[in-house]
Amino acid sequence: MTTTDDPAWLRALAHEVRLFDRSSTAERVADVLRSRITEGELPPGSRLSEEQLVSVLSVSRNTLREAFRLLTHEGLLVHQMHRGVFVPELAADDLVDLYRLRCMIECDVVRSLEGNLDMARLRPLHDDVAAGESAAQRGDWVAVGTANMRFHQHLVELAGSRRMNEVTARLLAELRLAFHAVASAQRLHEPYVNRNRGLLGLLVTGEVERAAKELEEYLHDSRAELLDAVRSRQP
Amino acid sequence: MTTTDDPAWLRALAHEVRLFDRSSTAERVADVLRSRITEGELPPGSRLSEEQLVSVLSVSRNTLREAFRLLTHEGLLVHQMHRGVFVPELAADDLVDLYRLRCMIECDVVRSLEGNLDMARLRPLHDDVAAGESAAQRGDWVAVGTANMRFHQHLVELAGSRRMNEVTARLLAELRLAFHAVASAQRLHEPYVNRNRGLLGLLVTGEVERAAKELEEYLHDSRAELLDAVRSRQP
DNA sequence: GCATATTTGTCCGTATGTATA
DNA sequence: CTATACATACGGACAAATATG
Repeated sequence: MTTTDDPAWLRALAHEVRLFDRSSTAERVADVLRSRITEGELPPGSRLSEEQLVSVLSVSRNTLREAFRLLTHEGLLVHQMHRGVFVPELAADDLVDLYRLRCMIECDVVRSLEGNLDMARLRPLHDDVAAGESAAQRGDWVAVGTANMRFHQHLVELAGSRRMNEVTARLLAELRLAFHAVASAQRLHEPYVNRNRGLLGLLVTGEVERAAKELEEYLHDSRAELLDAVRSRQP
Repeated sequence: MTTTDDPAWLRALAHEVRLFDRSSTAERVADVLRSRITEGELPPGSRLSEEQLVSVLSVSRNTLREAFRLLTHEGLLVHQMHRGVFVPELAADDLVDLYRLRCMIECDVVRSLEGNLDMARLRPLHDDVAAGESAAQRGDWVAVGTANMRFHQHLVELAGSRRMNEVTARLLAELRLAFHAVASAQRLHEPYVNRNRGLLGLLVTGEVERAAKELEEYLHDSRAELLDAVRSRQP
């Protein structure tokens, strides 16, 4: 029995799940759902029906539930007992919390680069900045947002700490949930294309303390922008 | 069919799982296994057999696997594809990584207390120090270790950041895995009873910068002790 | 407030594929 | 290489909680 209502975002799923064959089924399902969530096709607040997804993805309920758990641990789904899983709506509190950790981690990483920074390791950061500039030129503001996120992830990876990378990945994934509350993706992401370029310049010249200060301001401004959007979402 | 080999640590499980009835079955199972791991009854490196645990705990595979996932996310189990779950053995690298995050977080929290610290919120810290001293007097060094961990968890909670609390809980749980590599629990934990008391004193008098510096040394020493033990574990 | 339908939570049995002795 | 043990995944079933009328 096929489902009668078949929203656009559901249609493409079945193929994608079968496309990859690496790792476990649950992880593949999680990959697909993750991209749907971060790209905003599943807006915050929506419930993910087990029955519906099981039939669309052609996986068993147990497998789907394992995928749910994976995403719940990443903060991309919240689980309510006997009610199901939902895409969370970030509150202002959560934003403040997320930025507090981001600032702590990223500034700590930048300051730790003092003295021992191999320029070759900045390669991924250069690429991300370039990708952001290119996307901005063609007006693809979602791609600009993605490039920005990757820039910050790669920045943290300079520290070479596995757990910092993991925590950062989770923070940035959660943060993306708030992006969809902002009306204009351009206004949200455009200013940071140049600021990323500037930040990278300070790293190249080894001015880590100035970079850290700039980063603090950067995150403060970014936070203010998102807070405005989230607060004006619903009174 | 009951299992024929029945190690000591397995025998008490069945009752405990049925004892609590809050929350989901998977979480109860995870609670029981978590205590067994942190208390060292399941030494690092040991494999947790699905079949065996399913029969002992009288839960289904699905439920047990959900519990496994919870603990894997906490860092108390590692999952190898098609091989099962194991209690991880922390490498020296992991210890360095763990302490790097601990130091970053705890020092950041302490410095953030500048100016705005309500003395009443130090209550849990006082209790933990007292518990540590009491346990030390009666020579219960495992309890001293527990009190120390709780002290640091409560310290971080002063920041009021949900995600910092979660990350810290995970870090400390992982850290406990390394404790079992140390021969003498007394040598490992005793020095920090007094140092916790001293740290708390600096917070009471509001000397946050001195407290942060002391904390840095504290963690450095603690790290050195554990690194020695882990490195001399196997040549 | 109550009865019903829907959905989740848990468990079982089995088939298939993978790793290791 | 074969055999065994085990994890992965599926589908069905029933109980329990929630949502709906």
